[in-house]
Amino acid sequence: MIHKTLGPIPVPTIKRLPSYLRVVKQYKSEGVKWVSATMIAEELRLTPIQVRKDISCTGIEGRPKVGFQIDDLIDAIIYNLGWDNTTDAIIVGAGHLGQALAGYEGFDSYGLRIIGAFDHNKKKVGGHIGKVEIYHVDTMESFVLNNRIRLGVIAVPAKAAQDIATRMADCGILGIWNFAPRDLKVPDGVILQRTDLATSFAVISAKLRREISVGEYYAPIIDD
Amino acid sequence: MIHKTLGPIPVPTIKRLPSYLRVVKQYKSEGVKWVSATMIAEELRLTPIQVRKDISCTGIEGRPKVGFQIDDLIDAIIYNLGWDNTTDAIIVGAGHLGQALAGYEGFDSYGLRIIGAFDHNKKKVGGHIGKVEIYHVDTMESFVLNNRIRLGVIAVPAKAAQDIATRMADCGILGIWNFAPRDLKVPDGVILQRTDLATSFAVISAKLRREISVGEYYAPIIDD
DNA sequence: TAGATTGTTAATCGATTAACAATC
DNA sequence: TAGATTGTTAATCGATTAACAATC
Repeated sequence: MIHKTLGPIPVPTIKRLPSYLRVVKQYKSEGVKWVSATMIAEELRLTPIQVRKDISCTGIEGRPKVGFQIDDLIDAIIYNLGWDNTTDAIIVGAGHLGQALAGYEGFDSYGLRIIGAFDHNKKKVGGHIGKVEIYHVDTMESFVLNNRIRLGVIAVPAKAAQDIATRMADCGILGIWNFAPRDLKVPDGVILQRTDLATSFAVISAKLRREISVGEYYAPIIDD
Repeated sequence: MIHKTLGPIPVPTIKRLPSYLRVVKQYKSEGVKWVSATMIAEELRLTPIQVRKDISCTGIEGRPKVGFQIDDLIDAIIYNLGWDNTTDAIIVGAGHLGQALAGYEGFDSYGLRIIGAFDHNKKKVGGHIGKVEIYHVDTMESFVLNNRIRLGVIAVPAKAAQDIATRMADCGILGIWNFAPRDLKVPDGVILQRTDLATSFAVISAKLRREISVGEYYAPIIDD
């Protein structure tokens, strides 16, 4: 399939695409051939207008009255998310969270393959998380070079995170996905993505505490 | 300390407050008594204007030239995040992710205390994650009622998530923090917060794939 | 004092939402 | 056909950013 290249897709749209993909895949498994923005919107409690606009960002064309061909839509979303090619990644930190992430089978469907785990605890070195072997963190750089790793996942304690991030950037890693509760400094050009439990909890905590501004501006799907 | 009540704080501001809190606490540990918006902004690579505006949402008053008294600022942030009172919570799903979350000590500093874990696997029932005991999921409702639980964390597989969410809402839980890769439907009035690994990964994946719109509109700290 | 910083009001920016013609 | 849906352009909304007087 040839994908029409439009301008860059806004981040809020990117964030909704995985949900669309899940819903559409579910329909496909039920034998549905055509999906409309209305159907997706109802399932996710969004407006059809927003779904339509988001889908238009993927460069796909629909047909009035019937919607979008389901296989084309799936392809277009996967392509725009960059999930059509497998990304090999490493994870540093083999504690509870590291184990949860390295062993998470769901990553397969995102094209994310964690092929090495690293820890500074020599007792863990040589062990496995699922099928992923644990190496000593001092061998991270050579592993990255030998396997042309572009993505690194950080799951170490907060105080160790900046050092690992710097080392990742220094050996050529282009994207860093940080789970440590710390804001990291990385060189320009290195893509940094946080998944900060404190931030997520802050929103629900503040909402429980008292009503905070939610409005309709931020759709429910943006919650994280 | 008396906290001035202003209007509801915008979600983007709420999301930045935990980072401010971390930075300011770090300064406090170094003996700093006054903190300016400029200092926080430089540390987090944000603009001083944004930090100042965010801080003003907390209702605290600063002093020109010197900034904000550090203890007052810490108090005000904690208060507005709702982290000044401990929230007792349960977690359902004692797999890798559930174990990582239930055993995560960092929650203490957010005022989050997980006091019970639930799983449908009878082999796990009776065991512990850290200090948290694992109960059978069928006892969840009575536990919630007996302990006046308001917050539930979902860490079960995608296909089980909706059922757990419905059960949580039915027994009076007010806030649901969902880690399952599934969009949930909950009754009006129940607060839903997602932490969806697919969504987080989508952003970094799409950025790695090709340049996407980042701009300066979304500050780096919003990355998750 | 001079200069840095606060606090507030206005301008800007971009995502969301509305409107509506085109179409199958 | 009638009606639902797409695709696009314009309006709205609210967060970000700029501007600037007040202040210690």
